[in-house]
Amino acid sequence: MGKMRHPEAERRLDHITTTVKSAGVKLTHQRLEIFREIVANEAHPDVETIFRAVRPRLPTVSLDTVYRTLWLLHDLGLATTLGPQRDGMRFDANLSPHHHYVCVRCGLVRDFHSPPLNSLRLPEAVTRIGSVVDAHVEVRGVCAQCARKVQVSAQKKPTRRTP
Amino acid sequence: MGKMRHPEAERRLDHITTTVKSAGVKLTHQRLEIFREIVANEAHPDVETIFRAVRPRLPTVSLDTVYRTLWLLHDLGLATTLGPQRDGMRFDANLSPHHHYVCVRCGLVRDFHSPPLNSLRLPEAVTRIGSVVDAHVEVRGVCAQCARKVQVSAQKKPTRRTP
DNA sequence: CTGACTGCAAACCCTTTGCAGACCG
DNA sequence: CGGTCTGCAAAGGGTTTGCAGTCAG
Repeated sequence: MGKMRHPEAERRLDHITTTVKSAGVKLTHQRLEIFREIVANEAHPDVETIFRAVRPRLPTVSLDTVYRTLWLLHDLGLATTLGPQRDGMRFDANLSPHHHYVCVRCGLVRDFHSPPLNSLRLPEAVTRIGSVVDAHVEVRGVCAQCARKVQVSAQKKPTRRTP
Repeated sequence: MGKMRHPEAERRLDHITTTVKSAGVKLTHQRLEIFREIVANEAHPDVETIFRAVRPRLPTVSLDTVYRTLWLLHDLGLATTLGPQRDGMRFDANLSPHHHYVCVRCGLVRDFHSPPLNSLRLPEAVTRIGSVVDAHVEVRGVCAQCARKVQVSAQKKPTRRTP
């Protein structure tokens, strides 16, 4: 990993370094290696895995630097978090086919229905990854309630625990 | 909430109680109320929210009972967890349109591409929930590697932290 | 009645934060 | 050189577990 064999990954790395520098953020050795790792990986490994992957090249790197670097990317709009973010675990007891709307600000998840979306044609590549138990659409956006709040508070320091 | 006004919710509650009883699991007051709450809610509230919602009817219920009840539903195949499960937070630094395959056993997330899926027609109901920043397909299944392991180990006690 | 279940509290683990020294620009 | 960044360690918050009393069947 991190060898930059794929021109696609190299292009993404360029975009990241350019954006980071033009944001007036320092491009440290640690950050560069973490960037390399995350663009080289089509899976989206959890933080611990990224940490272990860069360790050989950054023997003294700490886990919190990995977290901080990933959130930095997030704050610059260069990365998103996967799944309903933070707060707590969520369960879905709705067994019938349905889809999810996820608010990226408050983590709200709402079901919506759409028969045409219930039978999506998946590319053959998917079956090579594994079996398919379910396929649904996940829409990300800002819910009406949060949109209202944004208008009011205009802007505030994003203190990490509330993207 | 929990008033069973919707016949749909009532039907789902019936299915849950039936399945739970036929599994030889005791149907306690606490469990029943938690079931009521989760089928009555089209959003998928986090555990804390469910806890607060049932508290008026179950003044002494504890948070861990809510957790245990939700995992019970999960183990009986009556509920799924939302998003890439447990382990750690995951970030996605891929800015181009793509979709996700999530392994329900190991939490692996892999990107896949499919131009037809990049421009899905969303129902009008979605825009009433909030703005749309992104819409992608999330496929859930068991990845090839986990499928191999399952064949080997046949079955083992699901100790919670490894669904 | 009896085994399963709940509530409590402590343990666990992932994530974040405060601070002093290190380093980029 | 100065302000930012890192590493360390400790705090923080969500989730799970062990145990003794309680309750459904």
